[in-house]
Amino acid sequence: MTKPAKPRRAPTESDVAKVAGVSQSAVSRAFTPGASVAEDTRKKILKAAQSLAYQPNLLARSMATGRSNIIALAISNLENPFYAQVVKELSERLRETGRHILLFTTSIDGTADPELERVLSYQVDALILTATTASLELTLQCQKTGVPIVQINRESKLPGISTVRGENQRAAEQVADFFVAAGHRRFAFVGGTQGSNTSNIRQQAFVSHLKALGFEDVVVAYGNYTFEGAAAATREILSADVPVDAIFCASDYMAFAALDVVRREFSLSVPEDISIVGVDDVPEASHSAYDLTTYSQPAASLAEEAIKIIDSQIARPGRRAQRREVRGELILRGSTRLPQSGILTLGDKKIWVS
Amino acid sequence: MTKPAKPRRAPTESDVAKVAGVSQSAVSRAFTPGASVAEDTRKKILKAAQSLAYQPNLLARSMATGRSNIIALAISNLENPFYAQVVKELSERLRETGRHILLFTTSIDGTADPELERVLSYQVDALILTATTASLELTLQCQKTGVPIVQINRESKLPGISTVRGENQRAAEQVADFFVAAGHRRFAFVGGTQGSNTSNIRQQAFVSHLKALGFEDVVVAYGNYTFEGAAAATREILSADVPVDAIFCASDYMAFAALDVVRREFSLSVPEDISIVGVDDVPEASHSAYDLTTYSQPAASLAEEAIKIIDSQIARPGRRAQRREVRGELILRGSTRLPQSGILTLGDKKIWVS
DNA sequence: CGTCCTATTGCATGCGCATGCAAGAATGTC
DNA sequence: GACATTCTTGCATGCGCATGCAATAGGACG
Repeated sequence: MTKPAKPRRAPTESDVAKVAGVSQSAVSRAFTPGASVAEDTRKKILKAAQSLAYQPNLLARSMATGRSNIIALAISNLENPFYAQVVKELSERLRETGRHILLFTTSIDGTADPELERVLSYQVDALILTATTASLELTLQCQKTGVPIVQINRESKLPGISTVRGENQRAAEQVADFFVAAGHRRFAFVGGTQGSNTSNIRQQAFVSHLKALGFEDVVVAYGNYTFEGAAAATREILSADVPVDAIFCASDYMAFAALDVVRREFSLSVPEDISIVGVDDVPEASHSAYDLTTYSQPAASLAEEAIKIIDSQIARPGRRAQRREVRGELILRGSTRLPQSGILTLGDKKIWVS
Repeated sequence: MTKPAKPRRAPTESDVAKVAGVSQSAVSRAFTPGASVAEDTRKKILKAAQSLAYQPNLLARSMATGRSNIIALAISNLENPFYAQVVKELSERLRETGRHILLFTTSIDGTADPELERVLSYQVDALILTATTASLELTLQCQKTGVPIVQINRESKLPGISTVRGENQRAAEQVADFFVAAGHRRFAFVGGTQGSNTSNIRQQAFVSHLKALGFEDVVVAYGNYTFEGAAAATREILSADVPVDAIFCASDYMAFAALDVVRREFSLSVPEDISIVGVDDVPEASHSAYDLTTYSQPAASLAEEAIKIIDSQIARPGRRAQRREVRGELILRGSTRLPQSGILTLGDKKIWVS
């Protein structure tokens, strides 16, 4: 019964105009909010459009207006549920203003895909890079053409690139404080990619804060933000001479890998033998299988701020890049020991353990 | 130092033409594979283009050619890592042929978003629906305009819609066989949404196959393909009078929720007290925290087949819809008991337990 | 050297829509 | 009722690129 209907051309404004007995421009105006059309004609036109199942050709509109309502989204790490969540939030929020996402997946190692440099061919209104860093070429091109770029969770030394991120420094320091308060003595850090400044900032803050507290050597390994990589990093850490009893991972996703390795391969108990903390607070972190203590990084807020920045840049082109930090908090779960007793101060939060 | 460069217009073919001393059409041809241009002029043009950092305007090209190289991808369940994986596979494969994804996230309950009906405005070359079902209107419109639709993991009664899916029936039957062989007696099924025929097929095959094996009542509850929903469904199942000892979940993601509830809220041991099986074989299923037995559904193959169908439909418009099934297999892990002894036949695979 | 063929190039046009401009219609004012 | 003012509407044009067609150039051949 599948009748292979001959692909008819989609109806255009001219078709609608003919049916409604008006000019093409009248039809255009009928679909342009705020344009000057008499209520009667508008109704007539809409009816005609309805009868033809007319849909405006958004590409043609983009050509004419110079605005595509397409936002390019480049993402490197979709398998990490955190970023899947970010994508979802972005998509839903952008839709509210009639915009859509042109998706680019890039390799995880952070070097911007050359493919990405062709993104401007699509005349996108803005660029959101999630867990990726823009190349210099791309940045220059965007600057030249006035297309705003905002990076989520990746800083950039390049001017003109806006940034939204979680509280990297504060997160690392609080985790360090918490570890120390709980009586841990040997620390490790599982970083993302070496090129990721997000990871680097966390690492540096973690290490130097611990140093300030009197703990010198922190074992560091890199998990490349992948599950397998983090598993390998954890093995490396646990195989070292120093017996580590607290691991801070630069993402929940990597912390899951650490938990797996610690439990299965090294038969250690969490949190009795070793505590593990992640960053992000993905939904899975609260699942009892992981029950991971983590410093949260609300995806919804990241998405929201990113879009706010874009909108402000679109509204006032040439505006300087913005950097925003989204608040998170340390969420205590079962993957960490608690301090034996006393009051633990974590930022503006006090935890009383007795 | 952020110099707010005045947004210059991006260079066009005419600009390039002027620099190269040729006509605009020559430039166009230089960028059209197979067009008639002398090698010398082409080089001259490419050089000029390079010097201007010229990028073809893909929207204009789409207007002129009637082909946008944009594929619309609608997805309802990005938080499920399985679909995140599908998206990634699709994205990477499409990129190889210079196409990109326009992303639509839809609500999870399966009713096609009305928003989706506007997708054709973008003149997309095809539509891929993942874990969503196309509405009648959308289907008709696509048929009329000759835009192919392929649904991944969701059947459709509507003609003209192609489908790619895993082995739903076979999966359910093998799981049933396996459960019975392992000595289970009381079965439950955690479905997705009631409207999802994928889930329905699995349910029906599971129930009727068990019936054929002599087991009449299977407890059924719906988890809506969400984690929380599946957790609630599991609670419902475990709170019923019949003590269930084997649960088949319509997705790994829901199986994770079931595992959590079973272990934490009901303090049952897996697989000693109860066995749990999922479908998909997402990466997480192999993590030791879950170690989930599951029937696999290779995301890469689903993506590949979907694209093949699209390409064939684009090549020969009006071709009838296709339905393809991608092979999977039962992957045994720690969330299920094994049969006490004997040889277990699962499809073409034999497992010898002694 | 003339003729014919082919490879290359430019011209003109169209894709579907938005929009400045001017003409015409409708309304208001005195 | 004459005129000014505000609304509507259509016309013409352009957005950037692809492409049919005609014109030209360059060879090949006899």
